[in-house]
Amino acid sequence: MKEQIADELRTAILDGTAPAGSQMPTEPEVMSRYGVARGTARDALGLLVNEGLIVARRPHGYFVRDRRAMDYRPQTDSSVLPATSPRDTFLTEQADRKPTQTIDVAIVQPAPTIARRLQLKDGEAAVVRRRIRSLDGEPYLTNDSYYPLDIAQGTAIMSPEDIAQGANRVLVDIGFAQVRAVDEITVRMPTPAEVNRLDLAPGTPIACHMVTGYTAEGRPVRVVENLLPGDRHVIIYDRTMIDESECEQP
Amino acid sequence: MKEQIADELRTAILDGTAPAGSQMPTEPEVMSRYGVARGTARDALGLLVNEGLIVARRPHGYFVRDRRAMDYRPQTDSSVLPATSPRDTFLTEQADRKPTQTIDVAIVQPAPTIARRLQLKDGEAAVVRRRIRSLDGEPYLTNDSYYPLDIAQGTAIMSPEDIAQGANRVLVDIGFAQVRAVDEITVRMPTPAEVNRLDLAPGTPIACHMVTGYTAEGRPVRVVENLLPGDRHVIIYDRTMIDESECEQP
DNA sequence: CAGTGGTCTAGACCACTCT
DNA sequence: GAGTGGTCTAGACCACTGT
Repeated sequence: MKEQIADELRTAILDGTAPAGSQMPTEPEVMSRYGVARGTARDALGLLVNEGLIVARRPHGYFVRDRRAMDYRPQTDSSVLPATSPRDTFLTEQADRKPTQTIDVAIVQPAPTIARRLQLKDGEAAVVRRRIRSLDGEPYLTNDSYYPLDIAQGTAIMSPEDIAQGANRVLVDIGFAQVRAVDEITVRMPTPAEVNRLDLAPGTPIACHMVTGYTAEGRPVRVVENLLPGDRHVIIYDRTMIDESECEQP
Repeated sequence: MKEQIADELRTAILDGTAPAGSQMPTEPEVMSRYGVARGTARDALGLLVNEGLIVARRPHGYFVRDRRAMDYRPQTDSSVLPATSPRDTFLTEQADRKPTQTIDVAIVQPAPTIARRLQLKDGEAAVVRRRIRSLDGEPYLTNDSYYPLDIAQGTAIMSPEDIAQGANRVLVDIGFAQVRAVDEITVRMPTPAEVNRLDLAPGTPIACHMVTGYTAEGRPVRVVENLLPGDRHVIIYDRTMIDESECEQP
């Protein structure tokens, strides 16, 4: 039964009958319309919540979420040049939204996923610059950069302010220029801590974009962990084609 | 209460106390251990299911899922060359797993997301080659390629068999060589149809990787929609660095 | 105040699978 | 047969918000 209810509502959402922002039936309405108990009505609506299709806005009811991330946004002609790296683009036009960011710096024992990429020995510490970027107060990206403590110690990296020329410039100046980077993009559900930090609605997955930078000697000197809410980003990559079969098998 | 129960179990999973494959308490065990009703015990475990951390295997119980997608896999030295496109890598070593694929071809009215990219007029049809790729019978990727009907009509693209030289070769031969492609990667929860097709566990998000190919004249002649289960893929991108600040802001 | 969703209880029946 | 999770019912109290 709950599947049947969810199917009907989901169809209305996906075929446009219930556009983004429109209201779903309330729980009591579902109960009487389908003759089910409240638990069942909640289960049905809960399915759609976990699929990221609707959101509960108490005490108003359930509403269809905006899923612009799945819509097509044509490329401008100025972006025909092949990109040298993926580009994450925020969906809403940034022109009329006020960008802000918070930065804090700490010395930490990084999580294993970070420590392995930095090739830290057991218990070795790292410096992390944690950033949250927001548009009109809504977080749209966290950007945490980790550096081995012995490298970052005493540099501008340790100061919790924006580094005008970029942290990579600082690394160059102290002899740790990066010549290679490995990007890894994974997709998963957020932890509760990440839900808090990014103010995520239930049913919102995230992309985790890790960049590991290496010096010419092959030493990893920097790991960047970007967390991108799935409902607020499209990663775009524009390229001219070298081998005509390269997009056959991704 | 359910949050408290979920917190304890989640901590055990994330800090390694409960490794992948280990069993979680059953619902009756949670009830007696925390003195709650069954509904609350289910709600607590359900949170972890929706976070993709555990999976219910009836009639055995709940078990910790394998989250290898988040683990580091070092790059081999042979991959130091800059990539010209993102690479999706399947996690498990493919050497000892048998790859299979199913193909079917159909003439359809594609979904709006596809039709817009192909610049189809209202009601115009397209040819779709739908592929499911599996390893040892477990689907790990769907790969659907859409072509305007007037282009694909009567070519090898219409035949539901593997095209040895690749479909792009066919397009070249009939005068529709692609010179540019736009990749778009979005992250979202799957629809029930996608859950079926990819045999996804609850709480598994997917990456949708769309590639739109254009001819020199700027006509889109092909749209590829790859669906990648979040628990079975890491997208890796290895590059030499041109601008030292380019990975600062993703 | 009324109405919303969030949480919790206490029961019930079911399909399934392993022993 | 025993035990598992999946589903559903019928009730209760709560915090919050808008009128």
